[in-house]
Amino acid sequence: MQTKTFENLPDKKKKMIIDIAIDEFSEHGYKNATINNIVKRANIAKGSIYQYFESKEDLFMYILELSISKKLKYMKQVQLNLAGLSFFDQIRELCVLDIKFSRDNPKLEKIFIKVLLSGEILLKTEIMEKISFASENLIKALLKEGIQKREFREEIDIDLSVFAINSLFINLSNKILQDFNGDVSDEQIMFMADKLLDLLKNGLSN
Amino acid sequence: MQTKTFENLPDKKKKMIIDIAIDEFSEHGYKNATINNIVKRANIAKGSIYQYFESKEDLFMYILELSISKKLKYMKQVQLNLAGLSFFDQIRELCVLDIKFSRDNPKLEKIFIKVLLSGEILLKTEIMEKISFASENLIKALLKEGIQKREFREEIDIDLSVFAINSLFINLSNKILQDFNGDVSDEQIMFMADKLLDLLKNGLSN
DNA sequence: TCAAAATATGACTGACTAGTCATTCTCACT
DNA sequence: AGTGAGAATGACTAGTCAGTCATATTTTGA
Repeated sequence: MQTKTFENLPDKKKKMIIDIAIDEFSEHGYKNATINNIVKRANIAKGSIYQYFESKEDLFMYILELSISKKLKYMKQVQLNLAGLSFFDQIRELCVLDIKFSRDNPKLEKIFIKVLLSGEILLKTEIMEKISFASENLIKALLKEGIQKREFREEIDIDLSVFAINSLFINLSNKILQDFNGDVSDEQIMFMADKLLDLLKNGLSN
Repeated sequence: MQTKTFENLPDKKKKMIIDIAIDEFSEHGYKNATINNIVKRANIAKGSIYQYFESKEDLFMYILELSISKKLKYMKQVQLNLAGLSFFDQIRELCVLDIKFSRDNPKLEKIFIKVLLSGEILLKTEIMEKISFASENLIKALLKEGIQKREFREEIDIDLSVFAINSLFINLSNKILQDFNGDVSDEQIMFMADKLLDLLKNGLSN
């Protein structure tokens, strides 16, 4: 837990430290990021960071929770707009939002990806599961709704479909992050989401 | 490059060192793996490993190239069997093989994944591109062939389709690696590949 | 104005790292 | 048995790291 001392800091200084920590962790991941780099870049004494946080792990968890709650908040904004739409339109909305988030918060997305695939965080993985399950569970709920409304073929497998949709979202976000480096318009994003949705909906065969 | 001294080692000792290095790198990735751990586990002096390899990076590249050539060899065995099959049957073969490789070589797969997503390897990335492009290019070639044979709808997007297929393969292999921990039969693999192929072929909608 | 509390500091510690090298060992060949 | 080349060794160097703590500075409240 961050200390009272940190909470009492002027907002500007607090934000600076948070931003620099995000930079460092998103570039190097948890283990290879260093407190030395952070304090040097922030122009504060090494001892100070230990007045603000118990440990490197504590600082990282603070940043991680901050990032997760930002993403969850971001994703929640749509959940309301989904009512009434068909499954495929709902999924398109989700896809677009996912990509936009990673475009607008590339550093946070990098942190997520590093945590998810490095496995280096023996740290509280529950926190990370929160965000991956949130996405999976939402897709699953929408899918089940779609089944009841008979929007799909009979044969489809729920779990595999959820897995496929989720994988494609994450990978597409990540690919766009790498290929376009943030320089991608809303129109381009919608165009790509449309194509992906077409594939999911109709498949490849004629 | 590994030294002549290493090449001269008895096969058993060579294999032991390779296996232990694979263990260490697959568990910790390149940067967080340590030479100290490797020599301790292998019960050899620290100086010895530097008689065998120029540096930690050199040892890692040796292991990485070994792993890549093993996978390429493995994947090549099918390419011959693909002739004559329809696109979807070809892709099913590929999918099954991909999953089988990661089941039978989980440590190598872990090394690949860590290299691909850590970005920590400023090292010769060309080598790694070899393996990811190999897979993408093969899928693309098969897809183009399928287009000529008019196996698909007119509207499909080649690059997006290649991306989607490739993502799904990698993610499914990885998921199975995590969920089943190697304890998955050929029948189960074929069952899952079938379901994935059905989704890719026919899509979700009715 | 002054003392006490809160905050900031950076030299330091101990643990770890990759890599070195003078020395010792091993063994094939004479 | 003696020699010399190849191989093995582990204490050592120089560097990095997270984390500490005695000291110094700043802020607060009376």
